[in-house]
Amino acid sequence: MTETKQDRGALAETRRTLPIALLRARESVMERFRPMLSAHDITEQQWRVLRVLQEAGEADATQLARGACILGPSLTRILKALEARGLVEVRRDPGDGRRSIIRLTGEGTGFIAAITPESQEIYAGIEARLGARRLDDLLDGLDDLLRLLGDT
Amino acid sequence: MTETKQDRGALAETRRTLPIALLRARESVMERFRPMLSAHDITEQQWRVLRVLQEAGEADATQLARGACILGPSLTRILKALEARGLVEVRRDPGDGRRSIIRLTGEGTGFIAAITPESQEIYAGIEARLGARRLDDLLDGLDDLLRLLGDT
DNA sequence: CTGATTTACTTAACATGTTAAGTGTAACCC
DNA sequence: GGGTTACACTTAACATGTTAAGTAAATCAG
Repeated sequence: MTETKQDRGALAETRRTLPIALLRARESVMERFRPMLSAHDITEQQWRVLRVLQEAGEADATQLARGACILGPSLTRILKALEARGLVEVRRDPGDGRRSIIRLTGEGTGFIAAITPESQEIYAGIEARLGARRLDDLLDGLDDLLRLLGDT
Repeated sequence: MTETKQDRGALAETRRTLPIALLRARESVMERFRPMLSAHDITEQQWRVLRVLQEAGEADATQLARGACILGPSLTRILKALEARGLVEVRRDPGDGRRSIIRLTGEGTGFIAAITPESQEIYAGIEARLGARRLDDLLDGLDDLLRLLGDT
């Protein structure tokens, strides 16, 4: 009988494993966003921070790190860069001196507004290739994964 | 009427966008592998390189970079580290002096063999939580994404 | 055969990922 | 209130991501 699955004792074919499949999928998506991001002289991670801030209104560093999927030390550096550029504003939480509260400046809000149309267009292009149904199913599958692996 | 989709002119909710959803999904998967990798004092990327080499037998740097989803400059550094550790062997292609040919040493093969059982166990744990069906569907969806976005 | 181009990889420079250790503030305990 | 513990970052150190420039070998044009 033909062995349709992997051999016992061997690892699965690399392209058919979650870590690599997720990485390659993400690469193929980001390829389409990178030209736009670099044209606006902003990194992928900085953009994520701005997007989360826009969505949250304001947030402390911990919330921001979770939302943008960035570790604390990276966030510290990113916020310095964004603050130096005048896109965000960082202040101490008056009620808890350990906490930083971050929010977009007016300039930051304008920056996002200027990029949003291009971003939407790129995303629409991806959706057009995949089809709305397939895209939704994929997002659902990723959501399930997160939920079932206990994304504490 | 209630607005179930996004507002026109606004970006989608961050957790419901491919770049962030893929990133978060991958993070939740890698969380489970990292303790094992760090216990063997190897990075995620180094492990990918070794796995691809095992699968390919031998490869030049370009093939290896593509297979492991690593950019050239990173690969140069990673190969230096793996070679210094005696896990891989790099030699010039006798037929084309520009090309490097990389393969596992005996020690490298042994190293992989030693880790494989743990890796399989972790992957089995993930599959158990997701269910084989859902995992397969997800991998198919990711594969479709890659194909439809033209992963040249 | 020679000069221009292409290919394969390497270096360099800066941003981020990742872990461990450090700093300052808040909460808890007695 | 003083000491301990927990929390929220921040620094430090090293590995990788990412782009641009550099180097050397192969290929191509004429």
